[in-house]
Amino acid sequence: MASNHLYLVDGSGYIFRAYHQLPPLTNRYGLNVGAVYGYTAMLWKLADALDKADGPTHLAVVFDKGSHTFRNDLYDKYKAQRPPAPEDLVPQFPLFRDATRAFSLPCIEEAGFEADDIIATYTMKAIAAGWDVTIVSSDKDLMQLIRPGVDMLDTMKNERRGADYVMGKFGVPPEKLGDVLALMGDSVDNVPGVPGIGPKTASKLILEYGDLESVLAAAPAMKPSKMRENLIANTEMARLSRVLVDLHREVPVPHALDELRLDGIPPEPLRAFLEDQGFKTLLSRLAAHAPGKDKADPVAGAAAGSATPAAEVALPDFVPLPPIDRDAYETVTTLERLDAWIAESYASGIIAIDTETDALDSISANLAGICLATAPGRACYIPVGHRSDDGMFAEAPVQIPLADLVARMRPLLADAAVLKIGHNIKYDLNVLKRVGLDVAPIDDTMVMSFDLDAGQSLAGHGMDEVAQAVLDHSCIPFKEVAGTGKKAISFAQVPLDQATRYAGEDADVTWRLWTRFQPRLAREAATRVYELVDRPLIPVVAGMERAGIKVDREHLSRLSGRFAQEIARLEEEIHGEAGQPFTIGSPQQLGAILFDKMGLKGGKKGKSGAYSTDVTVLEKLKADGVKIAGLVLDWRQLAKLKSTYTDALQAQINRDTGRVHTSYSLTGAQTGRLSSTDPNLQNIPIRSEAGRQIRDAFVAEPGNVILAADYSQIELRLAAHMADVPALREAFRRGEDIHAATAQELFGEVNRDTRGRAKTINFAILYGISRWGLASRLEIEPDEAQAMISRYFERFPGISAYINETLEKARATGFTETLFGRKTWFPQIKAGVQHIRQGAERAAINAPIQGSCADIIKRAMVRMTPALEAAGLDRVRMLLQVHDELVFELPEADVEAATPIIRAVMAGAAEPLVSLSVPLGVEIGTGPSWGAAH
DNA sequence: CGACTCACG
DNA sequence: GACGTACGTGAGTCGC
Repeated sequence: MASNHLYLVDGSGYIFRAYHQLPPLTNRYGLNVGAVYGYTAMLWKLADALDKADGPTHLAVVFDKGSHTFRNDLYDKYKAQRPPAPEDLVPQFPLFRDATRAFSLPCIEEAGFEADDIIATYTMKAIAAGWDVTIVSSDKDLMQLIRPGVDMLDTMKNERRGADYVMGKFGVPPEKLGDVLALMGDSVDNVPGVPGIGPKTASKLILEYGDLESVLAAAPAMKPSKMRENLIANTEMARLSRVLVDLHREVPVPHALDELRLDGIPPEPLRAFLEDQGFKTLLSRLAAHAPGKDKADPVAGAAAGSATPAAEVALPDFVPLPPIDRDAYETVTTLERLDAWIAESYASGIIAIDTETDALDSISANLAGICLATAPGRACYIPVGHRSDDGMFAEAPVQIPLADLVARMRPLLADAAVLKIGHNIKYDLNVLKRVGLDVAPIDDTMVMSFDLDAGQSLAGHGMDEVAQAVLDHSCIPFKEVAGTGKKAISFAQVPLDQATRYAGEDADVTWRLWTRFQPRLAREAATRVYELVDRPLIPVVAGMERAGIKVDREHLSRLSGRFAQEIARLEEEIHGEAGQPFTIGSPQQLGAILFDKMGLKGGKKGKSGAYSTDVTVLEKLKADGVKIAGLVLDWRQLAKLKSTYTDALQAQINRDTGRVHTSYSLTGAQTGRLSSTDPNLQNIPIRSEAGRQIRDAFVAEPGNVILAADYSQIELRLAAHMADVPALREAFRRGEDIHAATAQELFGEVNRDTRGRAKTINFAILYGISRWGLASRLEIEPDEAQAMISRYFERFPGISAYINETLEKARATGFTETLFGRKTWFPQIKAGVQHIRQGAERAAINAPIQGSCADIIKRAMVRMTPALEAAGLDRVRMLLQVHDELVFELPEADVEAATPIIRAVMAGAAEPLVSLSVPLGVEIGTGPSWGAAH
């Protein structure tokens, strides 16, 4: 049987060629249709090749749809300088689709993707099926796809092109073409490339060093030249270009390969179309014989008049998925079956992976088993660490030895051609790293969900919730397999059949989620933030979690003891003032003592009807000379520090590493910030002296120091940039004290009082101000506060414009965006209840600023280790992130060399995607402890 | 498990 | 006309 041969026609390429080659021609509606005629003639010519030996058995015509694709998200200047389509071509666009359908050929387009990506996707599918492919185009980007079984056809020059053609034209084989294109750039598409490097130099460099990354790595060692300088200065641009020229090979295409089968071209509806457009020459040719047939086809002819047009390509949002069947998953306990699954994984090229462990934190958990899914519905569970059911007497189940599993999985997990998808894969990365396995490349459906839907009705982005929302599927609750409360067992004790059902479902669901999220990223313009910010961050944060930070237990213990003494003393004094003992930590009891028993003024608050006893209330009482209020404040501070920090932190020190390993969530904060748990290392005290001492417990190993690098005033700087406030911008450029500058602008003089007020107002602006909020902070009347706000807006008109535009956009679209395109949704922005709506408005004003800040520090984190390593500083470890601060541990001897690099990476983190009109200031300090580094 | 309080940016 | 007000987090304690 002759093998199948798929022809993929670059319809957009055809259109432009047709336009430039044919004279104007008008149809009976007065519409210029010269290009349509040319296009139709070209299709005819192609169809005439149908019966040839190497002609198509299957064919599709592929178009670009819209001008915005995921590449614009990656680089906003992509194709930006391309002139708009000629005026007389635009009205012809719909007719090209009509013409294609007239030939009864499927025409395919997909929002968010270019025709090239769809062609690449079908090409890969056809190769996998063992088909031959011919790409009908002369586009150089598509030449990357050429390989045995895949060639290109230039119908204008009537020339078939294979690997030799690419070698001849670019000097490299097709698989290296992407690297060459990335270096040389493309002025038509505005792919930046590296200045001064054209096709010749690019191919020479790639031939010499092998690939782009190797060229970039070798650049510093090249002999001094303009080229070397350009390579070093444009490393990021080159990497970005590499991504831009790469073809997306996993577009969710609407038709299976088989649906593209070609069975001759029926005369209808082609005849009707030609007639309608008045293409008489072609009509007369049709009368002689239909294209693609030497003579008229009697069967096709018989169907004339009743032929249905080619499948209308209404693109389904969903590739249909088989139902979930938990009984279909396999338990793998032999090396033969393991090898079979590994082979299947390579063949698939995309696998979902999920590790099961005996604990919740990825740093101390032991591996119980690994689950792989190679396709929706196709999953296996490989137990390695399961114990007996009772954990003691019964025999442990037969399992593959861990060492064998690790050895066989290592090449697969590290293979660049196999994508590993996880839901919160950071966890799996850490668990697997601890048994010696590196995993790359990765995708994370939890992060994808977050980048698409942050702020939407979902409370979180955990697997169970996302599966419910996206797949309408209820996952087995973990409790159901592991039990709950005292009777809970670890996953390592779960019987294998149950474990397989549970783990298999997780990996299966992950694969399915990926099929839903992957196309949405491009369509919904989330590619930029996912690919350039969050996805590359995952392994970086995983590394920080594994690194942990050393904590001096004795120091904490001493503090605990000191706090305990002071707390006991205060307790006695408070009870004495109250005239009776009571639980000071109970707001209820404290309220009763203060306001009922002692009869102090301070009213009720809150819907619970309980007295409020928070700091603001107690501070007021204290100011009125109420002694007990001040004592309770002191007690509260110490009790908080002791229980939350000095006591709890000691318990968090890992016995193996002697360090504290937090867990960061990439999806916890709606604005895009990270959050930190178990323990939270983003709220370690610093503001009070007693609290500050706790930071001194975070120390460096002997011979090392802690280095803390802070962005100074980054949110205000971004506000000045985003709202375009010249006065603030200039003040930052001149390096002035920004709150003092604001005070000068608002009050005409700078002193302690006006600077303090200005600082409060500056923050109020970032948070979405209200006159009442500002009034209570400044302890003035709302009218006065309103006057100050008005003055602020008057002086900085960009701010009020920014607020209005942000709110209008949020109301119109439902979301706000950061400088890097991160979306946060605000479903409550149109709420009928005023205070709910206003709350959403304030959050919407803040989100772009807070979120842009988060994007910037994330980009700094992604680049930090490579930048340090490039300078030979591989002993510098990045340990913590606290929103605008990065904490490192490094040998004392490296401080001098590392400091300027850390500063440069942080200050330049927005570039080249975003150029800020305000400089980013970075303050760096070092010392034996975190406290001393500030 | 929710309310309250408070630690951080 | 009253309400209750700054944005984003996580954790410990109390008390139902």
